[in-house]
Amino acid sequence: MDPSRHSDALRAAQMYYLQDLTMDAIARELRTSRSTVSRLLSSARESGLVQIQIRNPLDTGPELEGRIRQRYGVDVHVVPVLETLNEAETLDRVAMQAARTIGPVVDSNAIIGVAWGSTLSAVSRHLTRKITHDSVIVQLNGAGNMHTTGITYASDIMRRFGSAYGARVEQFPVPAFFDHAATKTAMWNERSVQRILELQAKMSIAIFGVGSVDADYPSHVYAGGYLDEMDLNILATSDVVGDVATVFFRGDGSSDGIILNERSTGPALAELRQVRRRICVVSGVSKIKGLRGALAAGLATDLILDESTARRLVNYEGLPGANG
Amino acid sequence: MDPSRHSDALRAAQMYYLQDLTMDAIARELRTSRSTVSRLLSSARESGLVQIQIRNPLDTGPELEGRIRQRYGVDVHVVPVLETLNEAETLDRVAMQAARTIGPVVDSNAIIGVAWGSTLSAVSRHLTRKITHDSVIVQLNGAGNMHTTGITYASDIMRRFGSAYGARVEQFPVPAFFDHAATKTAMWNERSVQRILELQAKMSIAIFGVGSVDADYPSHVYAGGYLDEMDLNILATSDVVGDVATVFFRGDGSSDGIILNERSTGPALAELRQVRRRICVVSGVSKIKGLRGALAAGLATDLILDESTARRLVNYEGLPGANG
DNA sequence: CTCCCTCGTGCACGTTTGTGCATAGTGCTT
DNA sequence: AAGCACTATGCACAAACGTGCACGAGGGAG
Repeated sequence: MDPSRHSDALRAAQMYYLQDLTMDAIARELRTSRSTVSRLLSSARESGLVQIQIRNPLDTGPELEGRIRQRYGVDVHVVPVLETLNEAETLDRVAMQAARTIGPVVDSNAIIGVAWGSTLSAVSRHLTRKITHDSVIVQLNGAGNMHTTGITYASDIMRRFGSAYGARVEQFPVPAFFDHAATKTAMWNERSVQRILELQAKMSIAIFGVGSVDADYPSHVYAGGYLDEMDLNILATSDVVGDVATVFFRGDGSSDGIILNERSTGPALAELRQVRRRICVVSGVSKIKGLRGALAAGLATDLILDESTARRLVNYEGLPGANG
Repeated sequence: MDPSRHSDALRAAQMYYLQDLTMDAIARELRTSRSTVSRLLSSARESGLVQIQIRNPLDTGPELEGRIRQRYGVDVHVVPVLETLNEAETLDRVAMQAARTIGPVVDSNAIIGVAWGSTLSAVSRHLTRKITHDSVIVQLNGAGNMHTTGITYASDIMRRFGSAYGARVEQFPVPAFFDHAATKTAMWNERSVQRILELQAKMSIAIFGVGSVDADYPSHVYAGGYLDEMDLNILATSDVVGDVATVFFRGDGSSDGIILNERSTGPALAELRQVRRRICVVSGVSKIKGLRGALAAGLATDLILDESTARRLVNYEGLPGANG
């Protein structure tokens, strides 16, 4: 808005964060009140002018992170959260930290694939602004279901990403699952769809959560009316443990022969693995099964998860039957 | 020291800076007192675990920066400082901001050339720690003078850089100026000296101030007994406007035919220009002449200077005779 | 011209944070 | 085993900070 306000914010931020002056001293230099400086600073943080990041030296990080990193070959960020918090609070804190961890990764000219779901929705609400040029946010999988167009929920997530990074948003206006694989084949030949698929093929960053079949707090995919009873039965009787962007996989990371995937609109796992930076956000121990499958499938390069889940991941690994 | 303290500091930093919890809440989670958390956080900042940086969008930056950037092709950081502050306070604030601006630039495996002088001394006192591996700090020019070995002053600067970045320090144990150019030629063939010169040739970052012949607050070079009266006379009657690392140049950036340089131990300007990142720190309007010469010579890729000097640089450019 | 809306500002208050000091813990020396 | 030096901790107080509220300036709309 006011250009001088922006430049005041910059000056204030420099003086506060780089010169360790108090807000009071800054107020005197800028000839304004201390409260105004306080507000200038918070707007500077909010607008991404000030970036705070935490770099934990990889080699000295806590043991938990080290073990996960080594075992799965992912860059891991364990979010410290008390075990006593409920799932909603945990999700909120994981999401906030995820949002701020993602910030520094995003840059100009990036093509960022974003999935949807309760995890991504929470993340999108905590994004901090960062000015980039010519970035694109592209939706990873459709969000319509059998009963409604169901677009608003997913599109809110996309919109928040877009406005946080000043990026163009490309929605994927298809249902989450087609009823018939043939319809998908037909649609995939449409030019409007191909444009999205081409963008996805050029993604440099992908951000997603995981769905897990046994989550107490079930993913939208399993509860949102996207699948009918027969589909759910098929899932229950197969070895499927979870999904990423509505593409299902088994505990060993394989996905071949899962017929539901032929009707799904998310990127095939092999395609996803082509993306340079693949950020997976997970909150809540109930997602452990899906998470382990996703890691086995090598879907993530970066993993952000809460401490309890991280601990569970380490303790129960190698015990495929354990889940509680 | 205590490994659990470090990991507590990391947890605290994540919760404070990434999750916006209050120190009180963090204290409860870590089962300690709030004051301890406060201290953990300041140690996290101090040890470089938390990095705060300010990125001003290049295109929207204040007009002053834009003009300097465009005119001289350098990446410029104008430090906001009240004009009423005295030189010592200004230097302190410029130095603090310079130190923190340099931080993010330094990385593992870097070879960092460092000059010496009052500016660099101030900068070295404000460096924030950052853990790097296999970095080297190499002294750009000798610091001995005619009367003493004069090593301590320069070596303090070097040592501070070394310990801030966990880097090896390579001193350059020669005088600032040789009495006879022939001595320099001889020394330059010594293997001990050649080792330093080879390091300098491989520098990826160089950090230096500028000397200016008309500075009221004269650089060590001109006042520290490094030059005798005849030398000073030669400088006064030539067109020399300043120096970088005891190598002199004229207002147009040229340095050919300045005989004093044949006895100087700093890197020739052409060599310096080979370095990828050349960070010049300037505080005080009295250095304007030297600064303009250094910019004309293309010695810097990054310039950090106080606001008054920046303004002077813009207003008086194109008026070569003006200096007040 | 007047009304009304919006937005930025300063004030005042309650909250949050930094720090000097006394104390308790830890490891090393004799 | 006792003494010593050093460091981390918690307490309490002062300093610094965030924010609801009321006010006033600017800018359309009627």
